[in-house]
Amino acid sequence: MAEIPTGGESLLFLTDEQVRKGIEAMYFAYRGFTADPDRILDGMDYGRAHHRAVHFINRSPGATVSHLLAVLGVTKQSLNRVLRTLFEDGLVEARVGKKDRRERLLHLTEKGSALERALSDAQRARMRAAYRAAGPQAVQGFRTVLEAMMDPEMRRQYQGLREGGK
Amino acid sequence: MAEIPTGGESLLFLTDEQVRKGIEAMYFAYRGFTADPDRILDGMDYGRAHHRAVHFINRSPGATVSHLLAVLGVTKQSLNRVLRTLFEDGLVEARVGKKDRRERLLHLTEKGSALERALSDAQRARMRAAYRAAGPQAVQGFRTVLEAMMDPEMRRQYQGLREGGK
DNA sequence: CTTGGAATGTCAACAAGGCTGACGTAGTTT
DNA sequence: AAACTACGTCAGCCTTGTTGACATTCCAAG
Repeated sequence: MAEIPTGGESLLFLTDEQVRKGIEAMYFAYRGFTADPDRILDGMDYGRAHHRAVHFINRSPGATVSHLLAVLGVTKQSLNRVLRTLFEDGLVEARVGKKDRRERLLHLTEKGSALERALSDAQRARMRAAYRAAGPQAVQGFRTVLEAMMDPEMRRQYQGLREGGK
Repeated sequence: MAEIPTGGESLLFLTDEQVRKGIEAMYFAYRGFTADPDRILDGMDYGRAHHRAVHFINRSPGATVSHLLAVLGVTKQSLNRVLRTLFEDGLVEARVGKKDRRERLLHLTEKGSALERALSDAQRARMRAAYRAAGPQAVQGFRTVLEAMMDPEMRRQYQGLREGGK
């Protein structure tokens, strides 16, 4: 947190033009971000929506459908269409909750894990390359700005907090 | 390009877990990034695709359809559907090229400019807030990582280079 | 001057992945 | 027993992407 240059840069970095550049950076980078997994997916019957589901089930095994709905921010009908195919193809399995037997606890099967790994390996490779090229300092800034850009709700998801809080 | 800390941090920032965090940051932040314009748009008959078109026409007035196709990376049929409605509603006008009369040079009308301003004001407000919260140093890093994450093609678009090269 | 290719528009059909609304069925809570 | 919750599902709609096939118009080169 030292050496913030004072030569006016600290004012200039908020010009419309600077901010517009940031917006475009976000747009173009996001396309790169999704490109590699998309390429893998589109050989199969799956799409980006399946990737997301598999990613977050992997991140929190045993998560309920409701939880996944909250994280992904889609309707249950939309999520269900995706989950159904993942069940049918044996990538995800749903165990009945012990505490509350209405809940379905989602887990990846071996096959599901394999796909998840393939996808995230591809995505990580690009991210890792970008990180390496940019350096640790830049990575720190990257994460800081992204976090500040999230909706508070999403920030909570990101930080992995429980949704209780009230 | 100086003072990269050497305390092991330079190795740790590349762990799978760190990179995964970056991936999720990107995902959640992108949702915030598009949320405000989307909210404006969905009162009207327009969507994100219209936003993109209007944005890039505003950025480079007089751009041809081909140029826009290259920037947006969609098919001409897809772009055309969007452009048609923008023409019909009088947000965009196409002037016949002087040098090459096959080309349509795209421009925003007053009405189109107004929409563009409304959209980018909303989007910039969030970006600006994030920038302010994160500080100039972080912003620098943010931009650096995003740029490193782009496909080379997109990076050229981003930097506003001519596509000639060759 | 003709002809090939480039830039553009358009029709048709289709797919992914969002959405709303309406129900049904377990299972839990009060 | 009634009410609420978690989940699934049917049906239909929208946006935005895709292919493929064609038609125009115009530039540029032979």
